[in-house]
Amino acid sequence: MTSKLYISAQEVAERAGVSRSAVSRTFTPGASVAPETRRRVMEAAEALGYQVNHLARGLMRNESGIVCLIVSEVATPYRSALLSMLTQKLQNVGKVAMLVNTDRSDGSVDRALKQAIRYRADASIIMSGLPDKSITQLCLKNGQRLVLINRDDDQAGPLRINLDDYEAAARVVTAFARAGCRRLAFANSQAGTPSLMAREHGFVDAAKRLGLEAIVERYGWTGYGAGQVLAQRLLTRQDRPDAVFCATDLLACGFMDAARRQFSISIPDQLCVAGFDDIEQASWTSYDLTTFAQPVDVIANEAVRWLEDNRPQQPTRIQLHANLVWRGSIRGG
Amino acid sequence: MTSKLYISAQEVAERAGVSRSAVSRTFTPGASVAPETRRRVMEAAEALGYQVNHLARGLMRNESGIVCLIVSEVATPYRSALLSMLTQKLQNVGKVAMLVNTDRSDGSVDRALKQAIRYRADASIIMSGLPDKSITQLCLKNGQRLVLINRDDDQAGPLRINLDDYEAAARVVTAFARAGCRRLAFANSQAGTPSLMAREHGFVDAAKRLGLEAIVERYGWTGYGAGQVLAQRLLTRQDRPDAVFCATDLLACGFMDAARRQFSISIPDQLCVAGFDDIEQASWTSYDLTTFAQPVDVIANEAVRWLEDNRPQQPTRIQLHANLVWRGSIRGG
DNA sequence: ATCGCTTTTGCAAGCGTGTGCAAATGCTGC
DNA sequence: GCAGCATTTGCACACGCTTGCAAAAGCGAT
Repeated sequence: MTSKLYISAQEVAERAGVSRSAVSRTFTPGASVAPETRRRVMEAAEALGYQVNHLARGLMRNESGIVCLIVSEVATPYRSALLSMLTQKLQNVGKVAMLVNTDRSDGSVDRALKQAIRYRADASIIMSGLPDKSITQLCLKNGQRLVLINRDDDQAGPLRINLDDYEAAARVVTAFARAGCRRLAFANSQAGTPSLMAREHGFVDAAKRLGLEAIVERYGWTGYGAGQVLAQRLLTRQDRPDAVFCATDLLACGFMDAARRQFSISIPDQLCVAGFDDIEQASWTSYDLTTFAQPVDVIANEAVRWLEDNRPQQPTRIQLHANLVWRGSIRGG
Repeated sequence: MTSKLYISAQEVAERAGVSRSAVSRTFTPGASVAPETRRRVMEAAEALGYQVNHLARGLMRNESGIVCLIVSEVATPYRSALLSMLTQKLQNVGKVAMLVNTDRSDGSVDRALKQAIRYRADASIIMSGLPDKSITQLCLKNGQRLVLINRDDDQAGPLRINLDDYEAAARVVTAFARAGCRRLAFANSQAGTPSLMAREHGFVDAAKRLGLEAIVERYGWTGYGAGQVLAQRLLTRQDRPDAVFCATDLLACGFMDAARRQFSISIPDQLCVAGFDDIEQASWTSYDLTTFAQPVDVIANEAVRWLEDNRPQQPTRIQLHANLVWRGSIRGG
C-alpha cells in the first residue's frame, strides 16, 4: 500500500523546465549551475517538497554519509553522554549516525560491523567490544574508516582514542596518600576491558611504589549494583580500607551508598573515594565525587576530525589526558 | 583514495558460476532458488566477504530498513533508556536505527524529519519536540510511518503513544493525603510539554477535589539543577509544603538533595516526595524515590509492532498506564 | 520418448542519482 | 559581425540491486 512515491529529480526538472542534471547540480555543492537556473530549480523543489534521495546519491558517490556507532549499554550515563556528543558533531559536518546496539554475546560487534558494511557506512565508531580481525580488515579494505574509543587494540589502520588510565590511577594514589590514607583498595568489575585493567594496574603499581598495600576486588559488571556488592566485600574485612578507587563512577555511587547506609561510614572522614568518568551524578550533592573526567567533547572532536580528514590514514593513535575533577570525596585538596 | 570498491553481486555470481539474479535471490528471503545453487552462492559470498548493498536494495524495494529516531537530550536517563529499548527492538525485527539529535532551536525537528526523508526512512519516531504540520503531511503522503511518543498532537495519521499522566497525578495526591500531608506542591520545569502540563493539571485538580491547596512552581528545564532551585523556592516559603510531586525524577533528585543538605529536612518524615519516569537513579538508596514508571519496554514494543504491521494506519492512539512504584519517599504504603 | 506440470534460471528493465564530455550559450573586444 | 574564451547545459552511462516474464530444466506418469 505504498501510496505515492517520493518526488524525484525528474519531476522537479520538468516543473522547472530544465534538465534533470541541472537539478542534480543544484543540490551538489560546488557544481556549475547558473544562478537563475538554480533559483527556478529551488522554487520547483520547494513547491513539490523534493528531497534528494541519499540512498541513490550514496550509491553513485560511493559515500553514504552514514557513520555507524557501535555501542552497548546505551542507557548508561557515560555512554549516552558520549553518544550524544558524537551524534551532534557528526550532524554538524553533515553526516548522520546509525546506532547499533551490541550485547555481550559472541560476535555481536561483528554483526554490527556487517550491518555497517551493508549500509556502506563511511565509518564505524566502536565504543564497546572488539571486532574480529577479519571483519576489521574487510572494513578497512573497502575504505571504511574505523575508530576505537577506549578499546585498546593492536591492529593498525583504525584510529584509536585512549585515555592515560594507567597514569591517572597513579595520581589518585598520590591524592589518597596525601589525605593520610594507608589501606588502599581498588573496586573493579569483572568486565576486564583494557581501560579498566589499566586503571587497576596503574593503581596497584603506584601504591606499591609508595610502599602501601592495595587490595583489589572484582565483581559483576560495571554498574551501581556491583558497587554495592563491592562495598559489602571490602568493608567487612578486618583490615578495612580507608580509601577506595572505583573503576567507574557508577561503581562509586553504589559503593558510597552502601558504605554510608549499611556501614554508617562517613565520607571522606573515615573513607576516601574516587571514581572515573565524571558522569553527571558524580556532581550531585549526594555523591560529590572526586573523579577523572572523560573528555567526551575532545574525544568526539578528534573522532569526527579524523573522519573528515581526507589524507590517507594518519598516525592513528591519540592519547588523551583524564583531568582529575576535585570534589569532596577525598580529604584535603 | 578509495582503495577498492566493495564486492558486488556480479562478482559473487561469476565465482559461483551462476547469474546475478541467483545471487540476489539467495539473499532474498522467500525467493525461489535451488538448494544447491544457494549453497554455491553462499560459499562464494563467504569467500569474497560479500554483503548486500542496502542502499541499492532500498532504492529498488522502496524500503530502506531505516527507522529514524528523533530525540533531544539523549544523555538524559529516561531518554537514553527509551532509546536503548527502541534500537534493540528495531534490530530484532531487522531494522536499523538512525539517530538524529535535536535541540531547542526552531525547526530542529523539521530538519530532522527532512533528513529522515532523504534517507527514505521507513518510519520516524519522535521523542521530543513537535514537527510542523506540513512536514508531517509530507512524510505521511510518501508512506513514511510516524510515531509520536509522549508528544500529544492532534493530527491523525501518526501513531501516538501517551501515558495517563493526568490520572497518575491524581493517584499521587491520594498517596500524599493518606500520608497525612496537607500542603501540597508541584515542582515543574518551564518546558511546558503536554505530558508535563497534564501532570500538573492532574495534580492541582485532584488536590482541589480533596480540598487541599496545591502550590505550583516552575523553573528552568527538566534537570537536576532545576530541581535544586525549585527546592530553594518552595522550601523557603513560610507555608512550607509537606509533600512535593516533581514532574520528573531528575527534578526530584535535585529537589531531595537540596532539601536534605540545605534545609536539613528528613524524607519522608518531614517531607514526602514523588517523581515521574522511574529512572535508574530513583532506585538508588540515596533517593529511594516513589515514582511512576515509564513503561519503556511496552512503549518500544507497541511502536515497533505498529511499524511492522502492514495493514493501513490503524486507530493510531495508544494510552498506556504509568505504574506507581512504591519506595521510601512517601510515608505509609 | 512424450506430455504435463512444477521448480529454477537468466534476461532485461528499472530504481534515483552523479558526472564526463561535447554541444550550446553568453560575453568581451576588435 | 566575428573570433576567442568562459560558463552553462543536456545527453547518456554508470552505480548495485530487485523482479516480472518467459525460457529452460527437472520429474513423474503414460
